[in-house]
Amino acid sequence: MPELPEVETVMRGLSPYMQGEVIERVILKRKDLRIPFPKNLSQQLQGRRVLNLSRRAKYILITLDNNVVLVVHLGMSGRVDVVEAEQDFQIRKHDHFILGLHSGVRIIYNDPRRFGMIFTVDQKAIENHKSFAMLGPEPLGNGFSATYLKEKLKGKKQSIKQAIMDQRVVVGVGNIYVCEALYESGIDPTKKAHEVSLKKLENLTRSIRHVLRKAINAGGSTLNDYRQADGSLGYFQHHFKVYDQEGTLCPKCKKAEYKKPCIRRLAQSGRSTYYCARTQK
DNA sequence: CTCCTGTCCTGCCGGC
DNA sequence: TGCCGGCAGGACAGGA
Repeated sequence: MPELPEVETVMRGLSPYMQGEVIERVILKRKDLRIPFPKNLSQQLQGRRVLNLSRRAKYILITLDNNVVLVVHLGMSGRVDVVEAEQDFQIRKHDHFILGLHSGVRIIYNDPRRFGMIFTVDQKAIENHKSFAMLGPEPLGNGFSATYLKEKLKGKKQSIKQAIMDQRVVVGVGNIYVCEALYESGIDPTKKAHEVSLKKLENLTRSIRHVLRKAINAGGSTLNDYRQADGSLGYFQHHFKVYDQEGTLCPKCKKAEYKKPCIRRLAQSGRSTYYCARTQK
């Protein structure tokens, strides 16, 4: 589920609970998620103070006072719950990893499908770690532009949709937001990446930034509402213009007073693509 | 190299 | 009601 906006929202939500706190207890309910937990994970974390939280691509980075970075990836179904000191707490199904903080707060990683990852990396070596070395630029950062994309996509015969989801091209954009950004910028998702004009790539980069920023803003407010209910971070419902809207009328066509449902679904490399058959060329 | 397919795992939803 | 197939937002290995 989580793409950049969800990961960013979870990271921001965790920050006030974790920053400056000492990790007193580490509970591992199994020995792996998608990959094994590091053998000495508990020893690396126990007694350490959290310096800060940040995000790179879809990874949450928790930097500790021993030069270790705890890396958390939510995979498809990962979520993080915060249980306050005075709240009841019992381990539920699919709770795999729990941090007990000095404040009494518990941080709980829950992941039914276990496609997520939790590992540690030396802070100084993080750029060389295999999960990070090949990553493209952050879409909301300075390294991401139409000219960058044009160069990067040169000679790429795969579809523009698949190219944008490739984390080596640009990070953080998954199946949902690529559909939304291609829709907003009016680009056919099946178009070959190298055939998309610079002009269209300008629109696309703008749309990618726009849909991600909008989702982050929505996540922030939804998160507050949701947290009051049960302390969950990471699962919140956005409204999408085309994603999961097969057979309905998209906002552009609605505005143009077209009546015929325009949103279609197709499979690209086994993933669903939603798009407007009338406006995306 | 690039590109595509299959795979990890559980839950849920729709159809029969 | 129960069973079954298909599908799910990520990342990576392996093969063509």
